[in-house]
Amino acid sequence: MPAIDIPPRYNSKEIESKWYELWEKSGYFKPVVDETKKPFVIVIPPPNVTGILHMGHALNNTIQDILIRWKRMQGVPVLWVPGVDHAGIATQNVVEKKLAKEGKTRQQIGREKFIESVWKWKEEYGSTIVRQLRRLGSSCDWTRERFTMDEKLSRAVRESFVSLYEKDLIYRGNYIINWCPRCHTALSDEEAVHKEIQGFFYYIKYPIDPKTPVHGQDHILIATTRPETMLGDTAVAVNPNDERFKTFAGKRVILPLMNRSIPIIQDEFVDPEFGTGLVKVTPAHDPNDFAMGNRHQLEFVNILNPDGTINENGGNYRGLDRFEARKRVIEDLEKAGLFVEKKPHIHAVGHCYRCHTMVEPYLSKQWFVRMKPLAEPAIKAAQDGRIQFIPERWTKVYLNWLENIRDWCISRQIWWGHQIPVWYCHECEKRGKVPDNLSSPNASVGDIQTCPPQIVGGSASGGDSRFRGNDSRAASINAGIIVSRQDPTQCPTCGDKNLIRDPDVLDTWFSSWLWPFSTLGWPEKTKDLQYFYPTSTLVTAPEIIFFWVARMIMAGFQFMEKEPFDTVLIHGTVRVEGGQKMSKSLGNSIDPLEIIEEMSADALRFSLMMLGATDVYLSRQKFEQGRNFTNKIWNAFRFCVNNLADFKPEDFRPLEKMYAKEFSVIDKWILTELQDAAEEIDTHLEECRLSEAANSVYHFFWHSFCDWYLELAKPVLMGNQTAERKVVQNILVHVLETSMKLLHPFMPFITEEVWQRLKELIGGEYFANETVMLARWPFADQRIRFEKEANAVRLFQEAVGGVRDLRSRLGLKPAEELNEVTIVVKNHEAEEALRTFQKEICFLNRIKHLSLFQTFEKKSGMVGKVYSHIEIFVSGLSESDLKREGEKIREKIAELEKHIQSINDRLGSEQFISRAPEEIVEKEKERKEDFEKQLESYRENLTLFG
RNA sequence: GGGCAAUUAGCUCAGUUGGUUAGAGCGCUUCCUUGACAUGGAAGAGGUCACAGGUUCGACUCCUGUAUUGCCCACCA
Repeated sequence: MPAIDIPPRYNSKEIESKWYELWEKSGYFKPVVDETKKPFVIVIPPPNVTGILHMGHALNNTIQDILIRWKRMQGVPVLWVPGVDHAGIATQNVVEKKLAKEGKTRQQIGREKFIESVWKWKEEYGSTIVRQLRRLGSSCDWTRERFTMDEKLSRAVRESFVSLYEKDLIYRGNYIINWCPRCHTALSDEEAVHKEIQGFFYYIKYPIDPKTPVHGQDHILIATTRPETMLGDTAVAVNPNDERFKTFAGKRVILPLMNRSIPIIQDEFVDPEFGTGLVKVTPAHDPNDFAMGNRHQLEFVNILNPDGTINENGGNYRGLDRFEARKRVIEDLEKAGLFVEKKPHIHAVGHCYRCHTMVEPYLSKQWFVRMKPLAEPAIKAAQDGRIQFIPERWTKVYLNWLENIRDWCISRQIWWGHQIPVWYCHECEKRGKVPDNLSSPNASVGDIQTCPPQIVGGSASGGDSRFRGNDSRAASINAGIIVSRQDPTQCPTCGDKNLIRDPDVLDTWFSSWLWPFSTLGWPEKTKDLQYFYPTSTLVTAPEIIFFWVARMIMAGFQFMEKEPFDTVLIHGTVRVEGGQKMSKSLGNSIDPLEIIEEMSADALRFSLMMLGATDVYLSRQKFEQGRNFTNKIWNAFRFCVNNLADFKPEDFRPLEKMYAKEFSVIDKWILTELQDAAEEIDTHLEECRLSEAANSVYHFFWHSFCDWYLELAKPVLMGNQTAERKVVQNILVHVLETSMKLLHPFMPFITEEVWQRLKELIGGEYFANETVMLARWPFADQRIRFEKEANAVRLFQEAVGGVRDLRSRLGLKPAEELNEVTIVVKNHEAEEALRTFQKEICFLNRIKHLSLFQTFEKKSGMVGKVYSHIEIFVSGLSESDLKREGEKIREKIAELEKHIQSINDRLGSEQFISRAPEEIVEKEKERKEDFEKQLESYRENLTLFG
């Protein structure tokens, strides 16, 4: 054989980079398109361009890579589309921070320069995560890598916006949205995460307006959690059915500090049981109050600047931060004798999902997507199973969200992102033709969220009153508004060329919801789009079902008229031991790249898969399992190669072409185990149970192949029997090769290394492929499966274990021989089975003489182990060992008696006999017989132990 | 406040449509540096399947309730 020098240690670093480069260079990651076959396609959940690989990515991408590699080996055309998300707010924050270090702000350098510097930043740091995904072994088709801000994907964004507008599914209007005072932008409902905080209920007196006196009352008492918002109060509300406040209806109060007279209105919304039963109404800063404001035609007074400070509508508090203002308002009320008390109160408050700042409900002019029509097909698809969630329970979560869906605020007041493709004509504006609330001319009137309010004071778009106006759906609705696929040069209404583009950009998710088809070329009808859409499986974490998964499904139906994938595989969240979520900000993260450095990418991947399908609880130690396994694989391989020194390529014969009689029982057993493993792994992968699949292959390789087969192969390999030896060598090659294929999706690097070295050794048609990546996925081959042998081997393993236990009780050193062992077998099958293993039993236990009998004259003091079908006799056991064994037999007897009793009860029951299926009754009878035989044999043996 | 899920060995979890004596990995105990591997090998210990009812010939598995925990959603000021 060719001299192959196998290093004693597996050097992951060299090997991993060597193979990855070769794979990529050779184009193995690119799909082999075959029009006759349905492809398997995954689009990557695009990581943020600011991202660095964390354990969540590692888990997510390992799963995707396993599925992709498995399908690829099955000969399915596969495509894994990689890419990166521009992550609007997150990226803008990062670059702004960098500018701040240089003493600059984005406002100083201006929009154009700022965007330039973001692109520059992207060029410099943006490919980090993409490099790291390669380190992990991800077999993405990098030639199809996409970025959500690419020219083509931007076109897709623009197309989708315009077409939705044309279908009246996009509108603009003044509504209460979530405003982040730190990021200076609107957020969608999903981007405002509710957190419970410990706050206070402040009780405040509002004096009755002397002009509308109420008998016997000079004030009312209201309760609020946000006292500073009172500066924008335009009413106080009571429930019309609340007897206590009947006399207040139609009266007015003086708003303290502002000295404004405001009405007391009646509204069903008010809950008489809650607070004082009287509610201050701040239509510009609370969604409920906003609705009340509309119902009662109240004034909408905005008191906040975009940065969270009080604006000119807040009187003396102008310029103060919202929390400072809260303090001052309370102080001043106290001075005025109008503050009563504060009580602790826990309530949920929205926080910005990017910077964790408390958000403000804020009235401003924003763009929205009308979601109800989009949700309908997405709901149906999940209900009738065209889209399946794994685990299934996520379907409910998904449906529940879609069924209660609210319109999606998509405009963001930041600079990094896709700028909204809307222009306003200056001339038309001046003539007051541009309304506040815009939607397409063919809009059906009345289905907009609520009526448009009258604004007083500044709004989000910079305090402009330019668009103040009333409804919308007048005939001239679209005068001066250009929503266009191409940049317009003049106003189609008046021809004026002074056009102003809407300064806002779109929500980041407005580009990612197009991902499954925009990456394939949409809106162009590309070949890729036709062949690869819809994709197959989406692999992601539960956190983004609403942000991304649900919206992709809606977009898929809207723009492609087809669901974007049929399976959504939701994996767990990565946590540290103890249950905390693993995150950089908590400082508890384990860097996957460190694990790759220290232990190898294969170890990282395999460890993650072995941890199970739920949330994974990690510690550094947990990765040792994967590392140990790579070590095991490497050493088993070394052992095999060392014993193949005299094996010539022409000695190799594919096993299915060998005769069954050439194999020993052990050979047949390991081959059967291998077929079982192949079948199990395949079934598990088919059902997306990756950790089960990993377990199967782990168990087969380690415990069946290494622990038993290789141990038993040793005497054969050391012996002189050439024919036997050749058979075993063939099996070694076959099992190794097959195992490497089965393991490859999980551990791509080490399996490639081992496989390539075997190929070098054997060559020939068996290793016709250039890489294990493209080798044929193993199937359970019935020709080399031998069911009968499995039971025999189990008995044999029991016998070996029993003798080993006795050896240790006799205190024998490993090298010492055991003189005389007698095994009594209880039936013919057992005898037959053990007789074939006589040599092996002796070898594994260093037994000089082994006798097998069906009956045996027992001598006292010569008993060791008693099992259900065999007894093992040795001499020289100590009193206490015998006693111990006797105890165990008594326990066993008690257990058997219990089982027999319960079976007797069952068999004695009329109902069981008449109602249980016959086969079950038969089975029970068999079990009973079996138990009784065992019981008899144990009882018989008990006499030997005194 | 609403919804979803979980509760099986010291820990993390399997248990595939209700029917063998409930499994795995890690950890633990004892022994072993035997020539692939101490990142290893062998032999062990360890569970009344959260609790209470119910359905059934039969329940870890199905139903109801209770308890505990976790997650998600939510415009009662």
